[in-house]
Amino acid sequence: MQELYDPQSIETAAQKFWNERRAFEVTEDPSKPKYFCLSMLPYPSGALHMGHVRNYTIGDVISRFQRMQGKNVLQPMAWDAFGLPAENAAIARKTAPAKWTYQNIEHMREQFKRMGFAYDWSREFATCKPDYYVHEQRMFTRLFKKGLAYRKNSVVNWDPVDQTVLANEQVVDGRGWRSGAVVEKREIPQWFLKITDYAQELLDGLDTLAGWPDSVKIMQRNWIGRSEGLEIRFAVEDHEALTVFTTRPDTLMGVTYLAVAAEHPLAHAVARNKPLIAAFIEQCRKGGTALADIETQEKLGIDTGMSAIHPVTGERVPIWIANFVLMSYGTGAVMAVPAHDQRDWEFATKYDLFIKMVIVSDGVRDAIRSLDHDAHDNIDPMNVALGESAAIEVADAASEVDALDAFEQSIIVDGAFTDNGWLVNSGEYDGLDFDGAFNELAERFEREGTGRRVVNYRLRDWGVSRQRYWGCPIPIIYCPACGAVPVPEEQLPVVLPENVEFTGLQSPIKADPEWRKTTCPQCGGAAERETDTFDTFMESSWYYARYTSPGAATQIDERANYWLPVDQYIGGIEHAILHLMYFRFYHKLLRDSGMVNSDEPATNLLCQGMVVAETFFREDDVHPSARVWFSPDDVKVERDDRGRVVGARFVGDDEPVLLGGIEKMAKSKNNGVDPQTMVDRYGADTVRLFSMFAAPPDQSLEWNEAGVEGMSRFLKRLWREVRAHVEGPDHPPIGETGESAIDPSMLTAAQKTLRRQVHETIQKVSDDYGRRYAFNTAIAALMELLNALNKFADTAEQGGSDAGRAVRHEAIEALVLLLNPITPHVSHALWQLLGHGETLIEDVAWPQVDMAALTRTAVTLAVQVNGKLRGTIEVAVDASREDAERAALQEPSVAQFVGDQAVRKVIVVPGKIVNIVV
RNA sequence: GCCCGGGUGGCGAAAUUGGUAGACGCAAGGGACUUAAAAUCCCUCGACUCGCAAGAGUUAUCCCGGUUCGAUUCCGGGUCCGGGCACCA
Repeated sequence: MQELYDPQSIETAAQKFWNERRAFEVTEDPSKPKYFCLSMLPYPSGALHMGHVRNYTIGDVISRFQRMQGKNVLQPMAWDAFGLPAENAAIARKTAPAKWTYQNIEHMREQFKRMGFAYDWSREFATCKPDYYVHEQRMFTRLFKKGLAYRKNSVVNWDPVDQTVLANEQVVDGRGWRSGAVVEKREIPQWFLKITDYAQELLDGLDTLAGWPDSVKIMQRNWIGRSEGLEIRFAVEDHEALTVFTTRPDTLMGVTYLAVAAEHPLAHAVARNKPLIAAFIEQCRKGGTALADIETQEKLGIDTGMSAIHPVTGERVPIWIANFVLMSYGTGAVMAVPAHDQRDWEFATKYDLFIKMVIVSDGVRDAIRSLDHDAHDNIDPMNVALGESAAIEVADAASEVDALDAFEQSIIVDGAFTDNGWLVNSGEYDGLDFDGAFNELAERFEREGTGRRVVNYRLRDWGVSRQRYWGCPIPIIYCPACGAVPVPEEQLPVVLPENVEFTGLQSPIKADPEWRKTTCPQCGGAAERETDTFDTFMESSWYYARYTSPGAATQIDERANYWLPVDQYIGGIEHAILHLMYFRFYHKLLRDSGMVNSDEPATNLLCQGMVVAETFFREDDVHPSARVWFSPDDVKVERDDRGRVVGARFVGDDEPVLLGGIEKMAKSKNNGVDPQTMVDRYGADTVRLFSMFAAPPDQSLEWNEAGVEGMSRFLKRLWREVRAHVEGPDHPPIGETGESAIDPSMLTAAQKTLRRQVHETIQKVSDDYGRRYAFNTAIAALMELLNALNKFADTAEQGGSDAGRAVRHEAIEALVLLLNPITPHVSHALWQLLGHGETLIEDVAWPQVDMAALTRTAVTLAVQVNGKLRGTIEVAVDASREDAERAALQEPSVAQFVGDQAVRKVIVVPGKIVNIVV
């Protein structure tokens, strides 16, 4: 038996034990409730980083806890192996992306094992292997046949110097990262999956996901962006009609211009003989494709010189081209109502376009109605969105016309009035509200055939084509005669060659005419393969299902319905929208192919926060704006005598470095802490314990090595406590039947107090693990229990009593079991030390709360006078309100504050507080 | 720009349903043990004021306002920091 806690030998032994017994390999077992605990699979970037450690420790804690609840727990791991970083590494290291990827996987697998994660490694796979992606290719060809996969033109970032498509990540300040050339937008044909066919179901499904964070559901709901509105056709002079989509048809009479996207056919038509307009469209082609780029650009536009005819008034309104109108949403054309839309207002103000008010607020309407009466008294300024002065001006108006003028003036000066309200200046529609106007206009246009009710979604179809090498080939053949033809299933997979030269500019399969060359499956003529590859979100959208069916010849088999849906999914919040939307979409595709019988892939979702650390830097002597970043490992922090950080020094030269603030761990700031170093120094249990203790899982976690040392101290104290206990004499069991058993009611007060704390801790920790996911407070409670155990005084002059030793034993076993999900190695070793032999602790029953041990006789109440704490009282647990009130008023410190003032009211919250109001 | 989070001692945090703000840990200060160091153990620890002291009082959860007997918690407005924005994964 080791005298001191030695994590390295304990952890090696525990891992060997698990490995030899294949302790975490599972099969379908109908006799037990199943539990599928899934952590987002990692990209094999080279080595484990702290973000991984955190993510996978959370998953492992939940998995081990659930197993101790008697569940059949599946916790798998795999590799999201395709992606851009492999191509970048290939350029930098002059090696093939495949080779680099496989080396990383080997290394990271060993690191995972060293962390002690309870994975079923028999189910491992890498998504870059043909036996994985073949299923994805088959699914795609089936979707093609169903019409759910289609090809259309779409915009990409184009580097005009390197003659290549760039990812958004490769565009830095509007320029190509390698060439430095200004990036342009270019339209090329690409493949899409019709996720929009599932928009309504993806929206409705959110209501069934009670176990998902509200923030994620709200983000997804906004992303899907369902809106009801009208499509309205505006006749155009000398051109075909223009259809706009609007969610505010009630403002139709306020339309003073139309605006179309630069990519709109009408824009192209006008550009043909107007060089200025062509130049404007050309200008819009520059700049990034990311929405954030587009929306932060200055709002620019140009008049086409054409006019549209207003469908109700028959007035002519100008048509503009504007850079903020998106071709991909609605119809690519909007009706502009500057009085009631802030963006239209800004555009109209900038280009001096008319602003016509057609909606008034409740307050203005009321003011107008009461013009004959005392207007001032009847108007509620708060009701007028534009503020008090405008309201009073309206209220002061002598006539309706004056009142409306005043309101219109305030709009023109202050900005659009965007609330719903009441129609004015709208002819026959005057006096209607939003719903009334919507319905009457919808009926009118449907009758006239010039418009219709439409539900629009902001969600766009999923573009799955990437012009890159290291991805799954899209299984399509282009035949000059037959067009795009899917590769027949029996010819799949289309294999990506792995042993290639990679220069970085051109994809090896695009560059290789031999790879491209094939015959058309339909006509047998000469044809070419698609050389684009899939978005890597394709692989990560269905990997969870593949875990359930290792070795299946089909994508998944009947085992999937045993395991699915996932009971707990864990991953970073940065995946809240894209990955988690595609994941839900793909599950519905699997369902509609008859492969699974559930509607959603995961019932519970936990999004963990980032891992952050302090940054340290010096300004470069030559280029003062450039910063040289120092690793936290090479820096010594200096504090004043109150413990405040006042500076830091680089250990290399003992000269000062500057503090750069807390940032996400990243190579660029050199503030990453290598988990391997930490494991070597402190052991995996300590690293796991710290990453669960330092913050709740959904908040960012600040890495701090002193804190890690604190966790190490805790485990050392635990080790000593258990060792001292097992070296003591034997003791009878507690609370069990039998002659030698100890009757809990015969315990001393100190023994009862400790025992109550043990069972309160079991109750709290179980709730923290199972319901709250508050692992940090669970650990705090376990620390408190160890502190109590340490202070536990038990007739020391006799070397402790039998009953005391029994209580101590119960406490220690509870501690070891409750800690096991977080620190499984040390728990494994201590459990053996406690005489349980070579058992797998995960199969030992979770400790049960003895409700009898929780009972208290007295309770402390806080006493407030006028809401301020003035003292505390001890009362019996079953004390009545009157008793509590009496006791509170008698408490001297309270009486002093009450004095001879009259008691107006006394609030008694049983078990908590008494508040005396005087 | 849009959507979503977050802001509490010197620091990470806790307060679970509106009820004693700061549990637990780190750092810091003081002490014990030791030839010494490490390790370990004990004590103190939001700020301010009064008091020799025991103690007492005031104040404090980003800012402004509201609801309430009572607000870190609920509501309105602001501010700063972070995540996402469709080709990073």
